[in-house]
Amino acid sequence: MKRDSRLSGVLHVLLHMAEADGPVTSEVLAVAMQTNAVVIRRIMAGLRDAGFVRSEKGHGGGWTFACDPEAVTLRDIYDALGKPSLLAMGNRTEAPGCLVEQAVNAALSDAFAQAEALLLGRLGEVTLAMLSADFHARMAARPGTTQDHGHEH
Amino acid sequence: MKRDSRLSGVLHVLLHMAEADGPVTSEVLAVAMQTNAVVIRRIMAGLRDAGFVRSEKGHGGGWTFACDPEAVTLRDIYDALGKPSLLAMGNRTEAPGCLVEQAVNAALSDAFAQAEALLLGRLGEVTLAMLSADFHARMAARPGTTQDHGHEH
DNA sequence: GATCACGCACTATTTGAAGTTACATGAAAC
DNA sequence: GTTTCATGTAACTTCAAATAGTGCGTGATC
Repeated sequence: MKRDSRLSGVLHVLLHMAEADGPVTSEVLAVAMQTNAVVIRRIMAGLRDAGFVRSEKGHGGGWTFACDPEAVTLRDIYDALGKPSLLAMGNRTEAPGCLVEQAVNAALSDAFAQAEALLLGRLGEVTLAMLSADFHARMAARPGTTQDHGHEH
Repeated sequence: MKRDSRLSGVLHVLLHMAEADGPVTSEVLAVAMQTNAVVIRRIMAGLRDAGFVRSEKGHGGGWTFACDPEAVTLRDIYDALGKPSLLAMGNRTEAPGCLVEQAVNAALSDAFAQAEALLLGRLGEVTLAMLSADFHARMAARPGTTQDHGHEH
């Protein structure tokens, strides 16, 4: 089962933007993420609609931050991505009337729901500012790194 | 992102077997699960290797229980399936040397690990016997149902 | 020895994500 | 104003992973 790395990816993009002075184009972000500009636009659309970032057209355009990093949590970002399913396993639903299936699903759903709630809670405790601070700490700890992002893409 | 229903499915199969007197063939289970006999054999292979079920060839052959339902938990079944990933989201690993990526991954990995641990703990608390008891309770509560499995596949 | 059932390797199909192209819209530069 | 740059979207095209299916081998029962 393949894992979705959109959340991870979008956070990567956001940290990039946070470091930049002005707007960053989809093209530039795409290179950093080793993907296509259209993919970046697609993934950012939700964040734009949610008001976390802004996009500008034309010369000098691109993506800019539009929120207070202290106030936005990873949970908010997750929501803006469309709340993709967190769990890789789910219930069978092919025989809803089957009592065996009902018994199985009841047992699993409980555990699944609890794990999901825990995960969402944790995501809600981490702000973008904390992530950014962690990144800066790592950069400071790394010898011989200058003012760039420490990237080796 | 599509969800894996193997655990749910295999539990369904096990409850079926628990109700049956003698061996149940892959063919019969496949019909109940609306799938192919080979799929059943594949999914059961892990359980057989783990010693939870036994398979017999030839006339009157098929699958039989080989464990104490009181002693086997959903966690054990999960393990026997090869411990497929529980979470639908994962870390990006395309730029392992990137400090931004490291910061992001560190933040997410923590939360992911906790949720996974919680889920595994819950699965470890439920035995096959409990599942079976729940099924019987549901059947008793259903009016007009006889001794069959209450299936409407 | 004929039939039945599992075991396994191999092939085929499906499905969903990711990448690409194409074109429209809007903003700044010239 | 027209040229250039950048986003917004809608197709369309790969591409890879998961699932399903086929064929044949092995062993057990009738």
